[in-house]
Parts: sequence; structure tokens; C-alpha cells
Amino acid sequence: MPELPEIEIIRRELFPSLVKVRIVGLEIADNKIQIRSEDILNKTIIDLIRKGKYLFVIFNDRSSLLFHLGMTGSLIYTKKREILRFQRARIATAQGFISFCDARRFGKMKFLIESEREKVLQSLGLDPFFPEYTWDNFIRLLINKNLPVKNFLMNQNWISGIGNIYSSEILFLSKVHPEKRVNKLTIKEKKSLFESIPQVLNQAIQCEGTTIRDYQRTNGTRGFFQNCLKVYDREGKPCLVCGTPIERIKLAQRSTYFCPHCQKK
DNA sequence: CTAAACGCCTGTGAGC
DNA sequence: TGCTCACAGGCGTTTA
Ligand SMILES: [Zn+2]
Repeated sequence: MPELPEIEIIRRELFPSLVKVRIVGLEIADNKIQIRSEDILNKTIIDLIRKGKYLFVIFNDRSSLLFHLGMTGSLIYTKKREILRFQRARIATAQGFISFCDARRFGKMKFLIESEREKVLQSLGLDPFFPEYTWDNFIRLLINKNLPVKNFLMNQNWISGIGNIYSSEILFLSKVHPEKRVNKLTIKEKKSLFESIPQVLNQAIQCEGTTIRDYQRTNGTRGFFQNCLKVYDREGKPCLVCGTPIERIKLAQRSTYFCPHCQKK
């Protein structure tokens, strides 16, 4: 479900409800989640950090909870204790409840001490909104890569936060064909990609994320960037720039959408 | 080493 | 209505 913009929206929405608040309970309804209540009970949340598609709830002793929402995960905040569909875990705070719902159970929820969190953060590639996202660091990543640029964008070890929807959108804005090999990109295309990545993600954040089927904000409502998608899920529909029908192909076993006229190999 | 393919999970909607 | 199939915002592991 969620890529960088959706996680960032969730982080911003949860922040005022969680920071400076104490954990008072934990209920787990899925044996794939292994957290002991005593790991987090009575700790106070001091920050919420996002990198790529990961969200960390940081406690006063620097330990943290890691959340990754997989394909269908959501974090729903409620004042009262509620039974929600596909709920895998529920955290009670002094103020309310956070429910981790996730139909396909690809998501992750783990307790980490500080050094473990550092390791996860280190393993993730450049986040497009971190200060390390610079032109020099960006082009260094492209060296010696012989794979389709779409696959490159989706690999979280190089750049973190881009998934299947936004990779197609970024490539359309950059006018780059998704199958173009990274080592064949022109300098102009590289520059265009470098700029399009934060631009598309930013627009999606302004629109509170993309809800096509599963994504929900923390109050259960939908985002609206799905109304602004230029190519994703628009197979056969006219390109909004030139009118050519949008095509769908498979790359890395994932649907990939592009305009064959605006995005030449 | 790099890059591609597979497997994990469950739900939904289209077509027959 | 009921069945089957394709498909779904991801990623860790296995294979080539
Ligand atoms: Zn076009």
C-alpha cells in the first residue's frame, strides 16, 4: 500500500497525538508480531521518525517501535478502544489507541533498541527529503548499474521511499522510459530524474497520499492524489500530455505504466 | 559480485 | 450465484 508520501502523512497525523504520551498497554493478535508488553509499557514517546517507507516510534530510553506497512497496512488512531477489521496489534496510550491493521500481513512491527534502529536506518538508501539527497550522491548511485531505471527506483537500498505507483509517475514526469538501462541514461535524464523524485513525492504529500484501494489515513479517510495520477492505473487512457494511449508492461513482476510517445527508450 | 525470480499472505473484482 | 483467475502502494530469500 504505502510509499513515502503515505508514511509521511501518517507520521504527521500521529505526531500531535503521540509525542509526550505514555504507553499503557499492548494487545497483539498475530503470532508473526513478537513484542513483549514490558518492552514498551510505561515508556514515553519522544519522537516519530520516518525514513523511506519505515516509521519509528521513539521512546524516552531511545528504544523504538519499527513499523513497515507492507502492501495493505494502516495505522488508525482512535480515542476509544475499537475492534477494527484486519487488526494485528493495538497499542494503548494515556490518550487513545493506535491500531495496526494489515489484511495481507506483509507489514512489520518490531521492538528495537537504539543500535538496532541505527542499523536499519543505515541499510536504507537515500531518502529524497533528507539533506544527504544531493546531486553528487545521486549520480554516484547510478554508476555501473545495468538494470531498468524503474527497477533501480524501486530498490530501497539505493533510494528509499519510492514504490510501484510513484516510480511510474516519476518516470513520466522525467520523460524517461521505464525500461531504459541506468547506465544508458543521458546527463539530462539524470538531472530530470533527480528533480522529479522529490517533486512527485511532494505533490502526493500535499494531496495526503494515494488511495486506490487500501491506503487509509490515521482517521480512516482517503487521500486524493489518485485523482492526479498521470499514468499509474491508466492503461489505454489517453496521455494527458499528447493523447497517446498509456501502456502497461511488467517490470520486476510489477505493473508499470508509461506513455510510449513521451517516454522513448 | 549483480540482477532477476520466487515466495510470503489475503482480499477483491472481472469474466464465465 | 459460484467458481477461477489475475491482480494488488513490498520486500527478504533464493537462484542464475
Ligand atoms: Zn504522452
